[in-house]
Amino acid sequence: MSEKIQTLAGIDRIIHEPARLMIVALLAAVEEADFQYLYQATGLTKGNLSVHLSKLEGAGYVAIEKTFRGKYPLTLCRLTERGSEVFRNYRKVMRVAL
Amino acid sequence: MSEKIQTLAGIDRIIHEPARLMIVALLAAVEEADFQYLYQATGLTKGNLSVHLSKLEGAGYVAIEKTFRGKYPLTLCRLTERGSEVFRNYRKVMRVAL
DNA sequence: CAGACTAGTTTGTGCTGCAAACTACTTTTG
DNA sequence: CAAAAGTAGTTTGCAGCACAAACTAGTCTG
Repeated sequence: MSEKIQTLAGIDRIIHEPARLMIVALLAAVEEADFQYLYQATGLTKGNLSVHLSKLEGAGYVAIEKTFRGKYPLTLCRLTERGSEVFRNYRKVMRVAL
Repeated sequence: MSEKIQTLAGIDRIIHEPARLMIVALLAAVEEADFQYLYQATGLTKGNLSVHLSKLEGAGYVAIEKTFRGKYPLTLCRLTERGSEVFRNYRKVMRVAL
């Protein structure tokens, strides 16, 4: 048991952050979502959502596609293969350690 | 489902931190442990362990009793009632949201 | 054409986790 | 018995991060 606890020490900080955990959990469920959906579903400010999405993109966990819905910008997000893999592993660590 | 996700936003940052999560999970299992046991079980440096224990004590989650084992200082730690309550709730949030 | 709205991004600040350095005491060893 | 090594932690300095507020850029409305 004491060894399993230490798996927590190596946990992925990128997805461990609650704001990003929300984003990743949502994307894991829907597989594609726009900025506005995530904005409402998470309750984050636009600023934070933007920053966290960039960080997830930088880590290669989320793919972001910028396009248009009519005249307005539309930001589409989905988990990458690597992203869902890391999330699966995160859940496993949490289930085992807690 | 989207509403449950938002419970993550309000998660307790004190115990969410991996190092402290290890400490709290260990204490929840044994109910009383000394510094050395936690030092080995967590793999943290003494410095970090000391700081995290102080933070947990400051939050009222852990009670720390300083005494002696023979000539050497002995630091005993255990979860407070509040500490185990918060930990129970943390686990519940994690189970539900993920 | 001025003000309000949509859809985000950038910036500044303050907090916090981490390891290394340090304190204080005890035991061993030459 | 003095110096070195060990025990048991605490303090400190810095680097990184999350957060909200301010800002950008374009669009609609009266």
